[in-house]
Amino acid sequence: MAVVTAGLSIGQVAERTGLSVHTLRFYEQQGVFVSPVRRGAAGRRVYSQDDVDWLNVCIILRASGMPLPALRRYADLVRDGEGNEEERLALLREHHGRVTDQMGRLAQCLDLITFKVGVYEDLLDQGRPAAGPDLRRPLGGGDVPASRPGTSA
Amino acid sequence: MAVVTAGLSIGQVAERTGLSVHTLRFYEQQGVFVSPVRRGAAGRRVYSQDDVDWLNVCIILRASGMPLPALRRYADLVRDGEGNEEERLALLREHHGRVTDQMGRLAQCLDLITFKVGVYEDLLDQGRPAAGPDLRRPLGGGDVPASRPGTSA
DNA sequence: GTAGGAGCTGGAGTCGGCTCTAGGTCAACC
DNA sequence: GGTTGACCTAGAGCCGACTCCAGCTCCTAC
Repeated sequence: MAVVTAGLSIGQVAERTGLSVHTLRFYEQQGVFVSPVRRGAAGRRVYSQDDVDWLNVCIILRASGMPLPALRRYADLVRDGEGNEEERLALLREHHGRVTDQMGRLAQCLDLITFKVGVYEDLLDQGRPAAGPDLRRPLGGGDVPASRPGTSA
Repeated sequence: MAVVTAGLSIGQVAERTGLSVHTLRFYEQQGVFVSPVRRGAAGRRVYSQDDVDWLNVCIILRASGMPLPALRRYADLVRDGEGNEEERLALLREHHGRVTDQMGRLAQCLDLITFKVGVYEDLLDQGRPAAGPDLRRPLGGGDVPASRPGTSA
């Protein structure tokens, strides 16, 4: 743990973050880094462990749906240093709320999917039993190829 | 409940699904509907309640991250009628797994975000106490503007 | 001294999923 | 009979987030 790595190449950072070198350059260009990435010989990027730590935070935030502009905003605040902690907190709380909402929505979706899986399992287990009435709930059912009641005929 | 709606215009369907008319036409073009959308006078689309029901399923599946091609595949299977229930089940199970995974990932992300929110709350509550040591965990911390240990100097 | 590999830049391309535009039909109302 | 409003088609455009390309510079090793 906590290997003292003093100066990582873009390739090394790509390897240990799972991001591509393209993405690393792209993120830099998008202002996602807290401090400008240092340059070494021949203008090559030199990353610190702090950069990697920050990237790992970014990866989590991205994975939870935070858009790059918000990430940049957060990086801006951190870069500006002390005094804007309320704003950072607000940003994080807002994101927290969005993620919570998203999880709620996903849980609902999962309910339907689970239900449908159950319907098909029953249907296959028991050589299709009640493949009509019971299945025609608002969102639950074994998906019939559309009976087309059409013009009330 | 269960209003007997025999023939809905695209505008009505848009209204009651929350999808835009653009999206409805787009979905049709993408083969997302189980049966071809009927046409009425002057070639206008006429939707049935079944179509709306199906769209509501689609909305759930999309909201849980199912890509349009998968949705089309599912619609294809339903359209083909009986005999491919195993395949539909497989598709649903696969999606179920992906959604579950996604929820797990989101929960992890939420842990970090919750932790960070807590850190900032403490920091603001108590006029920044231990703003250094305790915060420097792999992914947990109050985000310092990078101390740049750099070349081990 | 040259081949290979990693890195650099600016800019173009891709992909998924919409979203909009242009130009037109049609029915209803004033 | 002119306007409005909802609808039609084909196709272009947009957005976010990468991803790739061309053409270049280095360094290292043979």
